Amino acid sequence: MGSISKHTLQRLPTYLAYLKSLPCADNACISAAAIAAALELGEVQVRKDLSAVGSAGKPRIGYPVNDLIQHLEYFLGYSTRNRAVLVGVGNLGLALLSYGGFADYGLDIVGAFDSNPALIGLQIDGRPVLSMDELPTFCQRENVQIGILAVPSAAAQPCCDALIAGGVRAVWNFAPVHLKAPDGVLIQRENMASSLALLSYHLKQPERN
Amino acid sequence: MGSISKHTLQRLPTYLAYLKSLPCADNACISAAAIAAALELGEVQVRKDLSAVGSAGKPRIGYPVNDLIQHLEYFLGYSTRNRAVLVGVGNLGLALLSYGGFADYGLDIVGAFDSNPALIGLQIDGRPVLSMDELPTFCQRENVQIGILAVPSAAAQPCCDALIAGGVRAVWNFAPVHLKAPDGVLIQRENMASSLALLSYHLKQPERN
DNA sequence: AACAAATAAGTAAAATTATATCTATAAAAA
DNA sequence: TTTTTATAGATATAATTTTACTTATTTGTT
Ligand SMILES: NC(=O)c1ccc[n+]([C@@H]2O[C@H](COP(=O)([O-])OP(=O)(O)OC[C@H]3O[C@@H](n4cnc5c(N)ncnc54)[C@H](O)[C@@H]3O)[C@@H](O)[C@H]2O)c1
Ligand SMILES: NC(=O)c1ccc[n+]([C@@H]2O[C@H](COP(=O)([O-])OP(=O)(O)OC[C@H]3O[C@@H](n4cnc5c(N)ncnc54)[C@H](O)[C@@H]3O)[C@@H](O)[C@H]2O)c1
Repeated sequence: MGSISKHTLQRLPTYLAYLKSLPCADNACISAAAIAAALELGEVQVRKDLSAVGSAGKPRIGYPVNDLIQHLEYFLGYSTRNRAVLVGVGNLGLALLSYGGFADYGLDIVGAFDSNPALIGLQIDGRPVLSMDELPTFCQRENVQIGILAVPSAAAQPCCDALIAGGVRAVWNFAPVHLKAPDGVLIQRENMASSLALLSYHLKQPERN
Repeated sequence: MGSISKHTLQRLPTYLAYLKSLPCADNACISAAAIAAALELGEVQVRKDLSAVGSAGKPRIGYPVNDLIQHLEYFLGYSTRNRAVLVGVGNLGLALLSYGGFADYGLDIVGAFDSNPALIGLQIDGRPVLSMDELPTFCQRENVQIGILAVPSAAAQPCCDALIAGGVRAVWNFAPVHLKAPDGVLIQRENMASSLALLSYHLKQPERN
């Protein structure tokens, strides 16, 4: 990563979502302490995170909410659109395709792909479901930078390779497998099994945490 | 957490999935180095993680694959069933309900809830969709320990409270909000916005990582 | 059968990274 | 002007990962 730490980066969307949920008086300000209390974080951590995105607060005043939102959105790239394709239009893939919220994060899913002939030719909220053969050329032509993988584990690596062949530089993988990719391509795994492990482990603990 | 670190705990399911994907000769063994290479981790880290679950390997031999799988499954509680309910049978909720894979992780979704009357009374793969009114009593009667939240952000906190009122001790939250819960209740957020932030940030970098 | 070489696990220490505490400074309000 | 309150920077603590080193076991060789 660049200069910002991964953990900080992962917290930023949470700040943003919280700020956006606030009743918005136009010139309202908020203190780092208030943000920290709402999100159950340390207030120093909040300040450090916010200073990393280039926001400065004023003593006794705090941070101007609207400025902060703009800074965060700019830093997270929500204003610059990222074009993505989805591979695997199954249960999960369909949910992701139908989800309107991604647009808020600057993510535009412009097409979907599946190996199942029954699905090919469908339109889902205006996005076409295409054959896997068309994937690399489509990605190149449409200038797609992000691939979203919602295929079974066994199909994940070949699909990932196809995305990379199409010029995709970042892959969001929902399948429970580790994928290999060349340097310069980021594989981000949405690891639900890890989340479940934490839940399950917590339940096994007698009465702690 | 107990004695094991959170990061270690999160890696364990990945080891398990990898080991299970291996062509299984019955008494086969695998070295920490081989696991590390496959998952692109440090080999010492693999050894430390595996020793944390109580597995011991033999020099020159490695770890017996089947034993390791059993150790991991036991440690992660995949053998002891966890009963869960889903709240919010929308796009995402339906995908989660329909997903067969959770059973492998010891998670049994035994019921679903929604505020939309049109959905109440449906059966999805044998699980009933019930009214929100019934949530607390259902959870208590059915001994539900885990709640899965797939409702809109605005509804998340009240739904979470209802789950906790029903005796749920761990909540898996897919809504992009921070939830508050009393001590002893774990809130695990599946933070897709964070994942997207990492992807988006990576794409903004000139040509690094 | 004994011994050396090779391989892999286990342990300890160092370095990195992340978080928390503390002090100083600056701005607003009394 | 003084007091209060909040940020910014420096320092300290804690957690995690990496590096280095030691120990143990098998395999091959004499
Ligand atoms: N559904 C969930 O809630 C959920 C949760 C966690 C993880 N996942 C993971 O997400 C992935 C998808 O899950 P799902 O429930 O949507 O599965 P699914 O079986 O419903 O959908 C998979 C889709 O991928 C398509 N597909 C299969 N092989 C393909 C290939 N080689 N190329 C292109 N498309 C192909 C299938 O036609 C199908 O449409 C799986 O890896 C699963 O483990 C799903
Ligand atoms: N769909 C996705 O791919 C996706 C991805 C990331 C995050 N999310 C998040 O997951 C949540 C659900 O997303 P979705 O796309 O399934 O939304 P959705 O609108 O399709 O489904 C929401 C469901 O919740 C129900 N609901 C609303 N208020 C409720 C209440 N007070 N009590 C009980 N049920 C209630 C609705 O009736 C509906 O069935 C949202 O918070 C969303 O931000 C979804």
